[in-house]
Amino acid sequence: MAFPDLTYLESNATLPQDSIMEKGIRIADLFGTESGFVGKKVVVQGWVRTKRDSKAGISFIELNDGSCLRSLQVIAGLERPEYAEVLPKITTGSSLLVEGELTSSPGKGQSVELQADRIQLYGWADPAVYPLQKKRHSFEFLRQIAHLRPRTNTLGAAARVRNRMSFGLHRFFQERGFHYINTPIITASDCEGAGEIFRVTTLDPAQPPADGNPYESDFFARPAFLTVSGQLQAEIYALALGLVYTFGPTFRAENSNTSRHLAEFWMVEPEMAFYDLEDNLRLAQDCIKEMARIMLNECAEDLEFFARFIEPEVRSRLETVAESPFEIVPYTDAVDILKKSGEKFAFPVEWGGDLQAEHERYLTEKVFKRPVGLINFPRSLKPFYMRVNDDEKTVAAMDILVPGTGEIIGGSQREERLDVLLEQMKIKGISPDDYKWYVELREFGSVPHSGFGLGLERLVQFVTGIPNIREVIPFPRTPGHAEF
RNA sequence: UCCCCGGUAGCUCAAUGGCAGAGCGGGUGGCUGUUAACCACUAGGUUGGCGGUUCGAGUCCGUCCCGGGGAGCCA
Repeated sequence: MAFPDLTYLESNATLPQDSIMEKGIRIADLFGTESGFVGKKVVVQGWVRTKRDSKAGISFIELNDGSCLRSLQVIAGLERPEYAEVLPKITTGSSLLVEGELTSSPGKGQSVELQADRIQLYGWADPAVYPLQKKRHSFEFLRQIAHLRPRTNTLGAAARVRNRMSFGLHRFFQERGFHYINTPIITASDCEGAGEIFRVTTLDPAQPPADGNPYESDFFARPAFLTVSGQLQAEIYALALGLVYTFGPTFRAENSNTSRHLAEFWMVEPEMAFYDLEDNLRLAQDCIKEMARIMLNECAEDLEFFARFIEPEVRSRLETVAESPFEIVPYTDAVDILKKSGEKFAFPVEWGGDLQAEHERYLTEKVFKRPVGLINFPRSLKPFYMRVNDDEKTVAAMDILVPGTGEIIGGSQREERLDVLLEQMKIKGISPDDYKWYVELREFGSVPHSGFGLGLERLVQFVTGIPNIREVIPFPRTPGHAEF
């Protein structure tokens, strides 16, 4: 047994024969360099999507290993006596190793196929109870079998695209000199977002401390929560390393049941020293454009699938985003445009009020037909940390809206002036004592800085056209749902 | 949390208050370089739960549970 790349202790020098896995080639690599493998003997491993039997001569097995959307057609000649036992057990969902020669295919639908010399069944799947069929399932049904749904075309493609987007985001920021910072999951900052937050405690709710301050006996000796954003901590490192980003899970305990919200989601949050709102907008635009290009260029096969079966518009939207500059619209102008549009909205538009989802969609999908960066919102609508503009009525906030998905980015230039920050905290009813460290950043070497948050799941929804956010995260957490 | 729609076979869905159905999937047999394969036969049901109206309820009423869409919150 030779493992030139591994060193074992003497006692483990020989492993049992059956612990040695054969390493097959990924089906994506077979298709990626088709001509190079034709006529060669290869080993593949994967799961059976379908099998079509020809009692007269051969069986056709569609084998998928998840490396790409396409399955490999395996040809099993029935003349081999050893197949008599294994072929009947090859059912949809079962797992196989197949060895054979890759040949060009005489049939329609695929350029190459594998002539099986040897078939090894890893695990059988009982067709009477295996839930995935050779047909289209509803997303609602697939959510109930989240342990099997990545074996479907749509969910598998979504997982691959999510991976490319995650990697693409890291690459985008790393190429620009950003440092990846891990901000805490558990935090004691409880009022940064107005929304509901998850409590972190080791106390037993069935047996709370009898009296006194319950937190004294709790793990952190104070109230603690799951983070709703890494921004405030990212600012600390931006004011030391210049360009930083966080990329991690985020938690919101809102009782919101929509196709765009999760209780646990992933967010990338860049934070940049010496960036004003315009720099911030430029970076956000470059980032979204780069993600659109990655989808178009590096996920072509999965994109083709989404365009065909999920959302016909997805490709043209991506091309528009990749090519055209974003429309930057001050909030005040947006209100004017909406008021003069003559469009009948369910909610009236008034300066000082939040724009409704219908207003945002109208702007990005009807008026401008491309991504829109809304900036300079009324001060009263936005959190304390956003920088107050010279008019003292608005803050240097920005929301990026994209056609089809709506808000995908929220960000701002941060308030770096100590006196203005303290005034903002007072207006918003936030105690500087609870944010002593945040205030001190303005006392010691404060600089102008900016940042934004980009929701990974919203991004994946945007580039795939998948309508419900619960399909673009492997294990969705929503009110009443934490299975798997 | 609010508004709307829905819950019937493993899945996707039909069924004027009057016999519980189809397609797909499963099983059996047949046929074929097949590819959403095809043909025949066959098994498969507490119509989400509870209560009510009625001679009779999948259908009407009440209530609860679950799911979806929209809204709000936001990523």
